[in-house]
Amino acid sequence: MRADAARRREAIITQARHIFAERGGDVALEAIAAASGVGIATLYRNFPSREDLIAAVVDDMVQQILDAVEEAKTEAVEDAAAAWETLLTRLLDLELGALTDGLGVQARPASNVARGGGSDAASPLARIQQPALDALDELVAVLQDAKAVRGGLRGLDVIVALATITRPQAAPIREAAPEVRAQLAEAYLAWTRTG
Amino acid sequence: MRADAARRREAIITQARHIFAERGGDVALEAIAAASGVGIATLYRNFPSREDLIAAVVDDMVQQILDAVEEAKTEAVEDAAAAWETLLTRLLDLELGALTDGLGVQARPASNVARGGGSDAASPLARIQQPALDALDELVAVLQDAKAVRGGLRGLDVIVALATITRPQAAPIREAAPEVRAQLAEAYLAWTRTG
Amino acid sequence: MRADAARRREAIITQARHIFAERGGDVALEAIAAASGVGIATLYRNFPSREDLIAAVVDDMVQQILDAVEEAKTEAVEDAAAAWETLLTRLLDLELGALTDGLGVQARPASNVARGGGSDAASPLARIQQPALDALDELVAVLQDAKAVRGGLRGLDVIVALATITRPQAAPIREAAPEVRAQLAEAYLAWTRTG
Amino acid sequence: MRADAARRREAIITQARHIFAERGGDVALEAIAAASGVGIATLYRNFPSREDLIAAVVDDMVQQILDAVEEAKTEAVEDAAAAWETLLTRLLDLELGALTDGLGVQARPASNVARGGGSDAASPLARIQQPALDALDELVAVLQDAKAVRGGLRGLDVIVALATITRPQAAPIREAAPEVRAQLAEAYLAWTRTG
DNA sequence: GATGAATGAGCCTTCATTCAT
DNA sequence: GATGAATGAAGGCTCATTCAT
Repeated sequence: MRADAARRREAIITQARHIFAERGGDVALEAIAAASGVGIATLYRNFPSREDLIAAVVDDMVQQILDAVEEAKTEAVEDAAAAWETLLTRLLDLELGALTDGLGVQARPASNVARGGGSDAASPLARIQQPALDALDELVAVLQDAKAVRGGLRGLDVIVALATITRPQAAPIREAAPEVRAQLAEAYLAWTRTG
Repeated sequence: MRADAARRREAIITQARHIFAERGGDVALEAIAAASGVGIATLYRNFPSREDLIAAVVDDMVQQILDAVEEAKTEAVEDAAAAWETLLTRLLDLELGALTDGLGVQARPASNVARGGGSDAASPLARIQQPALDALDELVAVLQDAKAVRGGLRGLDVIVALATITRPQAAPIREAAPEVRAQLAEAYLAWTRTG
Repeated sequence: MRADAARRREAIITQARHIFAERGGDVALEAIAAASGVGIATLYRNFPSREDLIAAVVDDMVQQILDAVEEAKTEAVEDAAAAWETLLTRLLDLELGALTDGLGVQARPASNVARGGGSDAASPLARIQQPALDALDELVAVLQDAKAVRGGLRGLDVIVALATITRPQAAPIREAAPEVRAQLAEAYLAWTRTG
Repeated sequence: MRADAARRREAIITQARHIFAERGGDVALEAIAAASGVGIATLYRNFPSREDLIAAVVDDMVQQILDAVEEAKTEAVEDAAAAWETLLTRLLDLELGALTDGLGVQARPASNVARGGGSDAASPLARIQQPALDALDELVAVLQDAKAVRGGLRGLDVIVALATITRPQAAPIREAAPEVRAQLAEAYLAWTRTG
């Protein structure tokens, strides 16, 4: 039973990321519930509000970012330039853009007040910053020392840039110019190496 | 009152572009009406549906693209590389991203169906294509001959790329990483020149 | 909750017929929802559009027409003239006029278009025709043979005539001349017997 | 100029009756203005509110009823039965049903208050009563004495019955059973003669 | 625990009526 | 006087969220 519930929860998070990535951040939660094979009330049991779901998707993503950064750190010891390219490629595959819409939302102001929490330290954007951005900043610093990455680049810049590039597009645009995403990715990779 | 009305209409189009650029394509039309200093019904008198308003903004933008391309053509005679940079800079200022959401919408589906509706060329995206993309394609070809722009680049790619870069971001993201837009623009310009 | 919902759904249909009969076919759906003791969204969950609600009321009415015709067929074996009078009286009580406004609406135009939409037989009027008008035509034919009903009368004529007679009137008219409905009914009954 | 304005006013009244008869009582006033070839503001100059326009149409109709009654009185001297049939036929042609929707409206409550008028003596329905119903009652009494019309029939009943019969129907119904109006008229005429 | 149903708030759109030229 | 434009109020419909089984 416990395992069942956990699997269900994971399924919802996964479906949510896919659907956000495909249809943008304003999809009806009922669509996510349906795609996950559960009722809307079950989704709400797991994620009491829309923001909680977004936060969970972000957390999931943060973990994957951390994994990628960790791996890149190892690779950087041997070949800094290759490590950077591998990292960006992996981050691009995460479809960070799926959350570009959701990230803007101020998370749970009510709960914050209840907890007496800081002004907006718990926004989804901040949730990425705390664990993942620190690790990323650290890695970038290493690679900058190795001259593999241009100076003056923050980890947050990288995340936002990749999210911008992978942000979901309406179908007609995606279909009319499908190669643009790859072109922008290539351009960004090249740019981060120069300077 | 004719002059008054025309001025009001222009104001609505201008405000619509600004607000689309700031808050995305799904803002309440009432917000645009309020920002334009008119009642909601006045907006509807001028633009019977949301798509009509988007179409008007697109038309306006197309005209500005055409102007920019025209000017770039002149400049290209003297200095192809400078012309390309000037052009991209001007296009970036147009905030093409303001319409990224709107562009996905199929314009006037009812009429399309009435006409028997295959992939009728009247989508907002297509409306840009007809006049502006042709001009842009022509200019790109010239600059490619002059080795100022990489090969294999279509005008449509350029528009979509710039729209992606200038697409409206939720306020927290914009504020947290305000320099990313410029970085992506720089990266893209550099990339289009290589190859 | 299944049983609850079904009862609620029935209540909405019943209230809708009453309110259509009293206030015409263009009442606010919110009024029907309120009279049924539910919120507007509950009405919409059960009947996704105004036409779906009308269709449900029509279906309900068709069933009652079929019942009345069935009973009249039995009675006709013994006394054709009495059967006809009983039938008309029962049909008058159904307040067919409640749907005169709604019947004019083309049901689900979108789907019709999607299907390629000629004069697709799914209009509310046609929905009455298929089951109920056939039964009524059959009965009328029998009674015509028995000389209880005049020749040249179609079941559809009867339905439309009774709907015209029982059509909702604005309160001042209803109150100023309340006996007119009965007079018209009497006149129509007499007329259908002559000829 | 005066003649021009008067003609315009007449045109509006005539168009209003036709459009009410065809499309029911809830048409947009702008449609009537357009059909009359004037701007909406001109319609409002002539008829300060929707009810004023309805009242004008009613007044026009009352005059025609009076004319018909007057003529019937003359004919009744020679042949009471023929006079009655002629009268009903003429009244049917007036399309009294065009105003069935409008008649229910309480006319100008504000003005009534201003004039200190009786409770609702100025309702459109009452406006028919005062001049036309009196004349009609008088004629009916004469014909009843001549045994040409059944007893117990008020002029108001006749007007409401004919309005019910000639009330505008939605196009699909009208087209599906176009003969019903004539059938009901025939039935009503026959019924008024028996008794 | 899981589910489907219920709800209210919000945006879109139309129309009677008023205003400025 | 005649006109087109402006407006607010009202109804249609959707969706995040809550409730009862």
